[in-house]
Amino acid sequence: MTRVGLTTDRLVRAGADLADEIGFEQTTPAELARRFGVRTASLYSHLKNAHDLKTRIALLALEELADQVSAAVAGRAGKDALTAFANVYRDYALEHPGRFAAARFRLDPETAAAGAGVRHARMMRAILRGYDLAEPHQTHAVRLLGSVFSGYVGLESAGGFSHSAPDPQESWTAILDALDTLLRTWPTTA
Amino acid sequence: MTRVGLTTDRLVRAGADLADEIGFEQTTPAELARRFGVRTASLYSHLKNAHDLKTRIALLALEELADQVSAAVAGRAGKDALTAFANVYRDYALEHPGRFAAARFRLDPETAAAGAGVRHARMMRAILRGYDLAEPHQTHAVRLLGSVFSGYVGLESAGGFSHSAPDPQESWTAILDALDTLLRTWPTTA
DNA sequence: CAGTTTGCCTAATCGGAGTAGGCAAATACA
DNA sequence: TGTATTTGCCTACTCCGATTAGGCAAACTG
Repeated sequence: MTRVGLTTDRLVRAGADLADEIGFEQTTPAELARRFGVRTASLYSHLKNAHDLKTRIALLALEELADQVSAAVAGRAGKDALTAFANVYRDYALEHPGRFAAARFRLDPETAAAGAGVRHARMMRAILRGYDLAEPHQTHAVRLLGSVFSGYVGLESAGGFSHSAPDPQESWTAILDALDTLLRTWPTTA
Repeated sequence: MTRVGLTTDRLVRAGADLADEIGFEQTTPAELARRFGVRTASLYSHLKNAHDLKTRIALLALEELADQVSAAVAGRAGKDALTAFANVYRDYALEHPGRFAAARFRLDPETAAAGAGVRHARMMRAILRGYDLAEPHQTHAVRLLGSVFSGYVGLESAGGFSHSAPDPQESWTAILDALDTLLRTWPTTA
């Protein structure tokens, strides 16, 4: 009985892969143990419980996504930065559906505050620097962008746009154009 | 042992209430049976299985939401209609978090096609009649609006805007203004 | 009011989550 | 290098939810 070499880290990374393959909901200690060829009970020295596993996968996904966004946005500004951010976000979701679902897993406030969610918010604001929006408009715009990205990608990966023309890619491009226009002419008087 | 009078319909409605109280994820046959004071096994003559329960709650929620949107939008046009649609959607989600989560439950294509999702799409397009957008711009706009509504409300009810000024209501109003502006000046060349 | 339907039951299996305690492999250390 | 300690994974268990099979009695049907 050679040891498999489980660590919290390996389990979480394998869990993220598993989520991409079979779905985040289905990513359970039992399934993960099966993947490693060990008994379920063996995971519990590395993970507190099933919720802990999901939380850790969520934090991993948020971190990965923040890294990719950060890299894509570096050195860009204005619409260029907006598009880069949006595309990384969408591509990540399409390539890693399980991780993306994990990133939307509801974390308790302290965990969320300690995770990479904060980086996401900061990067979003960085993008808006190119659009000259004063508060509170900037916050409104941050929330709008967050909603559109999360909403569009959520609907798309849930199959909301399948079986209907035009291609989701086309709408995505058009929507980014529209958002750019909107941010440049944001109605500050309302 | 008097009979409780279970029916599929009563179970589904109670399941929807249960979802609002304890969350859609936690809405299980076992919990529902407890609520009715019967054994879990007794549900299985009215429901196929746990997935069937969730599907039915989802369809109920979609129907309710479509009814409310339909009533609110009737007789309105343009920004008025847009705001009415959006507010009904958001209010429903905030008042009925479990039902709203159910409405986002992934249905298999045939079930979805038979459900009220189609009404939602039709109503969204009806609203856009006030904005004079030709295809494919109309579809892009439908997708944008769907993304914003679903995204904003999803983030808000997931606690994404808590502990941060300004009030989500304020952002919501500002975003609806911005969307109205955007729809009236949609970039058709891009 | 007999006969049939059927609603809810008991009893059972299966599988996942989680805990307690054991044994052996890896490591530390002389 | 041999011994002591740590610790990784195991067995064995409990608890609970999902689901099926079959029974009994309440409620309809005539």
